[in-house]
Amino acid sequence: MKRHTERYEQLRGQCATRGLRITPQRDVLLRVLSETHGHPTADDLVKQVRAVLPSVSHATVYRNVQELVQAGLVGTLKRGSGAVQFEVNPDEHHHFVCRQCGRVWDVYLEQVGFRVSRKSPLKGFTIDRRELQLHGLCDACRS
Amino acid sequence: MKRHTERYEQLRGQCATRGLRITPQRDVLLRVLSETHGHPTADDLVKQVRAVLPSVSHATVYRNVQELVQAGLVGTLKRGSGAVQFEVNPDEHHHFVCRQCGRVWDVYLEQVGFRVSRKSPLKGFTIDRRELQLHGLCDACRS
DNA sequence: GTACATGCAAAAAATTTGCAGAGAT
DNA sequence: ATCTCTGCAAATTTTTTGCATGTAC
Repeated sequence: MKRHTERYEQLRGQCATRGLRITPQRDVLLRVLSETHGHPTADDLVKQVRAVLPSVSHATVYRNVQELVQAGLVGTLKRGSGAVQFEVNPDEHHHFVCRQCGRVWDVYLEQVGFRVSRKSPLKGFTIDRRELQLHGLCDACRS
Repeated sequence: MKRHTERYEQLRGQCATRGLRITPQRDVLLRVLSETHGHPTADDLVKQVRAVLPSVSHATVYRNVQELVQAGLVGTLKRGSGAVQFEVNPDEHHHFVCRQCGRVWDVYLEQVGFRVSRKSPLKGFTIDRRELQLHGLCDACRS
């Protein structure tokens, strides 16, 4: 089975579990998300959904993505300025952000480790995810 | 000399170096930035500057902070939703983000290490900063 | 049938821009 | 004198909300 089909089934299943109805609009959104690579903005998603269902409204997409984010099925990224971008890659990964063009790449890192210094106020906190952001210049911006 | 006074001098010096004039508005903004802990939004900064100079406009603060960001004197922070927040802490540090309340804490980590997997497309990229974001629940949200 | 979802339109929030006049160097 | 900076107001962009209608379950 194709990668994105699995992902689509997974998203659909999670929606069902959470009592979210599978409407045509939501279904198309799930398909789009499962087939998307990269970090689309809400508006990107609206456009992609409209390619299939031209009548969908912004509000619907915004509301639906928001629910998926709250359900933890999709993540959010924020670039320095502009619109929120969504993280649709379900694999564990990290990010490289170009300080020039602002584009974001998914990067796969191993052995991410650290030690908390005594200065840090994390008493009573639970850490369930760690994400490393690398900042620098991408190859296009270097040349 | 107090910590924030040093920081203020540093910001002021960097502005001078970059040919940015020290106007009353910019001066107050630099003072506010040097005395601020945490991660203010542009609007927070407008309010703080207005406490001293009630007539400053949004545009002025937005434009000035933008310049400071471009100059690398202030950083931006990406939170899930809402306004962009600024990073005014000049020390090397990392962040903890509460997935419930969304608040951000500065954390000090040591020995942050990683190894790039062969999957990652970083050929020709320069990495000049690495920031680890820890995600989880803060103590207030856990109880 | 009943809750939840959608579209529309309008509002709210966040940020950017044009321009004339003021002010720093 | 010059060239930057500011305030104002309006425009843009991004996101949210209220409400009547529609529809998945």
